[in-house]
Amino acid sequence: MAEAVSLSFPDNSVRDYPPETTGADIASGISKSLAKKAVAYALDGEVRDLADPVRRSGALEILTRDDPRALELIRHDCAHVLAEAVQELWPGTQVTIGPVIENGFYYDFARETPFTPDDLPVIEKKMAEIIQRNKPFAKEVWDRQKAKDVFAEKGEGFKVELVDAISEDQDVKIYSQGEWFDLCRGPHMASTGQVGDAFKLMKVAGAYWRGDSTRPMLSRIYGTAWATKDQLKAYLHMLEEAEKRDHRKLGREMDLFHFQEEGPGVVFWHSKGWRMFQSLVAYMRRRLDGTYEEVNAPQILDKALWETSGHWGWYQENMFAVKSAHAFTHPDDEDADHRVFAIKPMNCPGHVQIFKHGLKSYRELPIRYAEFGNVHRYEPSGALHGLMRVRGFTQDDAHVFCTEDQLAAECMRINDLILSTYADFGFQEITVKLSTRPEKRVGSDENWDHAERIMAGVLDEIAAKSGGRIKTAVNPGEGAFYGPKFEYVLRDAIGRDWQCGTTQVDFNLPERFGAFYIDETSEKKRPVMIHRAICGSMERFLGILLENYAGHMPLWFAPVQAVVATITSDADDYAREVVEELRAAGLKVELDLRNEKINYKVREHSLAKVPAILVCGKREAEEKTVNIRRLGSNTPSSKTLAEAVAALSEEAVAPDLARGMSRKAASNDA
RNA sequence: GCUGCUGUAGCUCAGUGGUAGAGCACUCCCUUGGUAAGGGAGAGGUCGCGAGUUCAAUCCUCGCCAGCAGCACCA
Repeated sequence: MAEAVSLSFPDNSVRDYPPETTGADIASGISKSLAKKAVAYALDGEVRDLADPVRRSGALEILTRDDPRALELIRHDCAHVLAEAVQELWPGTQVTIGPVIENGFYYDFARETPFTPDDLPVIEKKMAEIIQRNKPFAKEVWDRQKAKDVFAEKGEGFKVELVDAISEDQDVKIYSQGEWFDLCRGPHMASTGQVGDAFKLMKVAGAYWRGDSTRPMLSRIYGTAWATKDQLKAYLHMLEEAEKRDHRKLGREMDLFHFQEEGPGVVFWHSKGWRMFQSLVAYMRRRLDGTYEEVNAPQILDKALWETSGHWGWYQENMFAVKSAHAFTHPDDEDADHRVFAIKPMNCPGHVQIFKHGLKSYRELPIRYAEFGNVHRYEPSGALHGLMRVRGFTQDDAHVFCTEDQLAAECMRINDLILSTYADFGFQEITVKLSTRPEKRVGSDENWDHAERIMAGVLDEIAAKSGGRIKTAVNPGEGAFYGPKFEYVLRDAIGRDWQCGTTQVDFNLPERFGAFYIDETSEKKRPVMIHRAICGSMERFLGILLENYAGHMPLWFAPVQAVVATITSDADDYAREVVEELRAAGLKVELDLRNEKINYKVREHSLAKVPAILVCGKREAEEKTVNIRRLGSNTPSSKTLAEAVAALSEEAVAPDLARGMSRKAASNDA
């Protein structure tokens, strides 16, 4: 027979309870008000139903709605309420799964006609009704076969499949809320009333059953739920703010780039956007630091070359191919040139050709070829998304040809470069993921074993070297078709993660192309190849930067660093002089002499996110000063022209150059 | 690619089975104004493309294209 349990509480008190005491019993034993507010309990941190008996000793906490751990319960319960509401409104709709996700939950339904946004308020109303009914959540453990029979009889085929997926050592648990019940592993709160009213259905979407694009598409409803109305409001407000920093919106407002129908997924860079692009390229080029050789390989190459590389076989659905226009318009003309060329989706095969041109000695290794390579990939239409996912983009790509002995050191060297680059753009939270062999792949298992072993070692070293600051993880089966890879994921200012950099070890491509170097004993040896990118795609990286900074680019990166704006035309000549001085100092400056009020000019340039507005009126012209208004501040400051030029040009130095300057200064001092 | 929604002036968006409207932007005129919109006038649209229904289609139907959200895929 079960023995009494001894429980310790957050206030450090310890009490004994008879066997089979439930969380609810304990709560009501403590106080009436706690019993009323309790939604669940945690035993040694594990959250459980209030109605669950406490069967072992440990640290016990009664959770109320305000506990952060209750949030997950609120959301999960809300998903159940949603499912009941939908089935009550539209009987015959099948329920499938409804998990908690970041900031909310969703529930996937199977039905003939998908939901429309108009359905959401109707469902919300029904949900409020169910919450009002305040039915207790009750758990039962069912016999596996009974569960399958019951769901089968209800026409819930997906649930039957889910029951089958529960492993034999697990109970099949059913949670009911009044008449309605669902298969669920729990835990849940005490009753539907505890869900509260701080929830909102957000959107409808299609989603594949079990995330598999070969299986049926279900109708998903996304919702968000919080402990209080204020939290819900804050979340909705946060979403609005995030929308304001959408790079597509900023691109329009700041006149950086556009897209149009004739070019799905390819960017029209306007002058200011292209300036930013060029700043990024210039920065990355400086960081090549003389240790890479920059090269440039052709945009189109014979299909045969891509067959050799394996791309034609493994990557075909993502590739564009071209032939002469004449061959297109005259497919039957035997005299026409019908050769098929692929537009490069990757730079690696080109770089192997450059490596192969001429004999290479072991003395030359590692050879590092860098290219700001413009690649095209035929991305699925639904994947396109502003600058973040395009069909034509520029990679800050490089391929390192080295010996196996050099491999680990090269990976670390790349790691250091990647991390310092991200730091220069203010990204500190980085995760490095090791992606291992995918199902669709080229190369022998021995090669994969080998490469993965080396990379696992490097991953540990990366973590150790950063002193735990860099998080690491493993992504099984997510590697490229030719080799395992490190993915560098950075977190931006509003907490979103972006995969940018990548380091991929490749034993296959050198072999496929028969690349070799001559070793110490005059033998031909196969080099190992490392693919690496830091920004990944320059386009995407710029999109990330725009959103990270909400368009407020740091001075060194801003396409227009300052605007000199006059108050009246009396100051025109002086304003021209100011612009000249700033330009002489290398600053990107524009002049606004328009016949408009200063309010108007300030507003317009502020909306265009110009970092500094230099206002010049009669006073400034007489005193040879400028009045500087920095973006985001409404308290301008007056400086002499010389001071302003010095301050702005110092701030406009790129971080890598600033490092160089401070090193130089330090060595001069010494 | 899949599911749903959307496509009207440079931008944001109204609107109607009888071929269109606002605000901002643009051009011109007045205004020389001290830190987020001074006033007036004017110009600007094959209502995404193609078929169909209809006396008549921007509006209804179908197909295509593109965009948005999610899924799948991914730098």
